[in-house]
Amino acid sequence: MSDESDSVDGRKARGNKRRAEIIDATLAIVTRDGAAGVTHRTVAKQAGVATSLSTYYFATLDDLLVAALSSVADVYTARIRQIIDGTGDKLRGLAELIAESAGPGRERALAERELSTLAARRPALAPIARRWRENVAELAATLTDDPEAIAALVAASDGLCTAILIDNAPSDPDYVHRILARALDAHAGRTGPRR
Amino acid sequence: MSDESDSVDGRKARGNKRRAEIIDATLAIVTRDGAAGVTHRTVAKQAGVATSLSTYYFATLDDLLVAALSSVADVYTARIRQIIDGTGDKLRGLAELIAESAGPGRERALAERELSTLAARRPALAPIARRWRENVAELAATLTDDPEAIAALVAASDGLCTAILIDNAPSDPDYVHRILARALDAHAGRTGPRR
DNA sequence: GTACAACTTGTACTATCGTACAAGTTGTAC
DNA sequence: GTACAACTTGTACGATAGTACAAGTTGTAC
Repeated sequence: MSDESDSVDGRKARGNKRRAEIIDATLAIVTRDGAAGVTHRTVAKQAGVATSLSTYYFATLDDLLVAALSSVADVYTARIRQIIDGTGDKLRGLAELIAESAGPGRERALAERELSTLAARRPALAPIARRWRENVAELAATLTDDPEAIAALVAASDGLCTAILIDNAPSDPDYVHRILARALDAHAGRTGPRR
Repeated sequence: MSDESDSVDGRKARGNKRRAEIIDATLAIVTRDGAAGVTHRTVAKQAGVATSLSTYYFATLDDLLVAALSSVADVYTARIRQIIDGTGDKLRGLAELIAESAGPGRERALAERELSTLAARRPALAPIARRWRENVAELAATLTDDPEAIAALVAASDGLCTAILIDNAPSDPDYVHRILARALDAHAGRTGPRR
């Protein structure tokens, strides 16, 4: 009863590894061909396993998409939490995170958006897709108490990501930071810096 | 040589009408089942015509999706132009347009977002998907000269639409208007109202 | 009315999908 | 070593996809 869920090299561990490999393969497919390209066959081929193995771990395609979106969301959640718990400028950290969507993080951000859009139609995906916005809101809540300022920052963050991903908008962190600061510090009567 | 492209009841007219019907059917499918549900067969069934007719007017599925996105974009372009050319409060008009995404315009807005996301991967769709943002930017340009304020307003508009569509955020026009005004009128030193 | 092009349909071919299922392999417990 | 559960594979079935194509219908020009 000592090793319940994480025996170092049991069958469970091997199974979890396979599971993770299949999820990674799914994200690779979403990145390359879009969510529409995700099938048990394409995923299995990408992962280098038999088609049946994908159905063994994920009975339905929805299960697979939910797991994939969860995986992406987890990464972003960890990044934002790192910013929140860190000592640096939180708004600047968010700006840099958003600006990454134009560079190395572009593919992952695109996959996240693709899966999020899918969430509008698949209830199982909705709560996971909500996490990104909730995370940004939580970060914003450490900078202001004004609910509208929080909503404005969330909207600005999302819109900036869209602009960068779809419109190839400029992604200079300083530029992004200024737009975000604008949403946060409107002429609501207050002038001094927060926190 | 009098009636070149718009003879009142010629074969061309009938063809254009059929073409429009198929596009409408496509939008209905995107609204109901998402872009992934668009096939020549489903569209033809929705339109009440033979499957082959869809392929007759739109040789490939991409052609059909491009036409559908164009159709949606045209509607929004006309609405925004109406606001720009009108005499009312432009920012308020935009806020009301965005707030519509929660009500009667939800399906159309969802279809537009779905097709826009698709645009990230299909070059033919990209310039059309860009139109919505360009239209908002044009509206913003009538309210301010600050490029960053314009970018902020565009981002806020897009983010608010996402919040309403994906997150079921509140869609009170007054609320939307305040968020938009916040993005536009930041603490750039100016205080008075515009225009 | 006759011819032609535009329009419309039904049918069929090939490919791929989700899924099921029986069989084989492997690691662990006793 | 023996049994069992987890893992992995190959194969196959029914459904549906894009597409092609020959045939039929209709409106317009002469």
